[in-house]
Amino acid sequence: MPHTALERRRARLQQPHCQTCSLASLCLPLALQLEDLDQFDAIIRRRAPLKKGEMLFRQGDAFTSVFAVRSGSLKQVTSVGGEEQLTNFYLPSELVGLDGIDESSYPGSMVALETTTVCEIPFDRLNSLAEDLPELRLQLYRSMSKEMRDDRRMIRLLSRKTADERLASFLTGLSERFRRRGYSAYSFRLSMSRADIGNHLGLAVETVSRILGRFQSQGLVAVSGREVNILDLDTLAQLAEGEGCI
Amino acid sequence: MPHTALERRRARLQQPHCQTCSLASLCLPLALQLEDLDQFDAIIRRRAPLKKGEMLFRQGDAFTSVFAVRSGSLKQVTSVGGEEQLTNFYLPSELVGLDGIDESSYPGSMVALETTTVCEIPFDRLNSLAEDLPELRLQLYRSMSKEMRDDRRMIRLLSRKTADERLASFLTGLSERFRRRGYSAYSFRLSMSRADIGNHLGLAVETVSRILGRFQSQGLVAVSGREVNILDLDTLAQLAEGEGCI
DNA sequence: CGACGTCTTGAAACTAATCAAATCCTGTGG
DNA sequence: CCACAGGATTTGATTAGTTTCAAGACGTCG
Repeated sequence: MPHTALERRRARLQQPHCQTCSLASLCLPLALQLEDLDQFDAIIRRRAPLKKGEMLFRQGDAFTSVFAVRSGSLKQVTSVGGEEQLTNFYLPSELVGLDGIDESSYPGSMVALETTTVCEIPFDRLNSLAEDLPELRLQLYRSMSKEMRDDRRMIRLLSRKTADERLASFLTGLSERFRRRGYSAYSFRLSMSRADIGNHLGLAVETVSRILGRFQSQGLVAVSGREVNILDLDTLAQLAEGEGCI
Repeated sequence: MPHTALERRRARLQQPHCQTCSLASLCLPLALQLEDLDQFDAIIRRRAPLKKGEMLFRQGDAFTSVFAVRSGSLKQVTSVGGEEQLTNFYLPSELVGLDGIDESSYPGSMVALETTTVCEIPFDRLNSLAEDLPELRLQLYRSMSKEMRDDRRMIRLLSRKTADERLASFLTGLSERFRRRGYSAYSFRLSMSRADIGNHLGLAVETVSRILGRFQSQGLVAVSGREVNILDLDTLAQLAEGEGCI
């Protein structure tokens, strides 16, 4: 327990708050006024960081909260009949757990891909706050709607795209998400293994590896382990949209 | 304009209302009390039935409303770069248009597969009503959450299942949806073409046709044109879950 | 330094797509 | 009511893209 004013201030500064969070403009409180932000911030529970491989929640756990990613990254893994399906990756500012509302349990486990911190937002409190704050309610709808859109994009990818197009999509998608979060769109580190990528894109590990190799020999990217440099984003984006044959 | 009391009453009875709708227990007003139901009913706009092939809305149209299917069925078609992707089919009591909230435009066209009637629910009015009716708000979250879950199931289907498993999944899924709506789980008519099914499942038309034929010769179903009789739901369900090889 | 997990590469096998053509419906007009 | 046109569906043969199996290279963490 801090005793002096200085110590209290220091503790307060260390304790993260939406008001000082660099992701606030991308996150759920996006549309809130400063005075509403305080209310929102008050319901957030901070969590100890998750280590690589640790789970935020397990498939089937009772749904109690949604979570905003602060740093690091997560994968959602749904296990059905022994097989595991990786349905999504989540980066900072993204909201996870929303698909648990319907059946009041989480439909998949959420696993940290690296050291990861999250803000926990108890859903009942979020819901009552949403009653009073129309902007928050709308933003919550938007988050869900956006996730539905992303899922549809994924469905299109899986049902129509070739392996090359899938990998190109994956890389350009990540690039865009990093860019929007203020990181380089051209140079980043993959926090997930080739196996994770393959699982997510519906491809065998070997195929992922081969195609990444091919992209490299075509001068589209430079890959070294998990470090990625995108050399020709335009061509990659064309490929991703199935315009490789024009 | 009706003149007599009798005519007015007749008109009122013909005009559909949530209070008398047989789908109310599956639809958005699911959780509402009778007095709240009136409020909800008041914001609904009835629509002239759509004929087969007509569109409820087009891809890119401004998002204004969500719609509940009353009778018939719809398909959602997203067109990207000339190619069309059929992302979902919708049956009575299901809610369509929710994925338009995020970018305030519909991400795909909604096309009637047969003569179809819908209830239009203007979103701004739904949203303000949801402010006052916690049950409605929760049901709205649930609808979206459920759609996310369904999309994830679809992702799993496309990324891990063989053509046989996909068809089996499709048939058992339809069967279950019909059952829950009070229709036969074993005998129904497909409102969509083989091409639609193929597009939805990420398969070529020929593959759909072939596998349906194979299922028939295996005694799993009896198919005649678009009429389907499910003869062995258990085996079909096992197949759908990838347990065909046990 | 060595062991284990991750990643890459090669060859063979298989699934489903594509191409091609016949047959079956469905709605329409004579 | 029947014939016909056009689309929808089925069936067959071939081909292409990915997976699977197998094995070796790389990296990294004790």
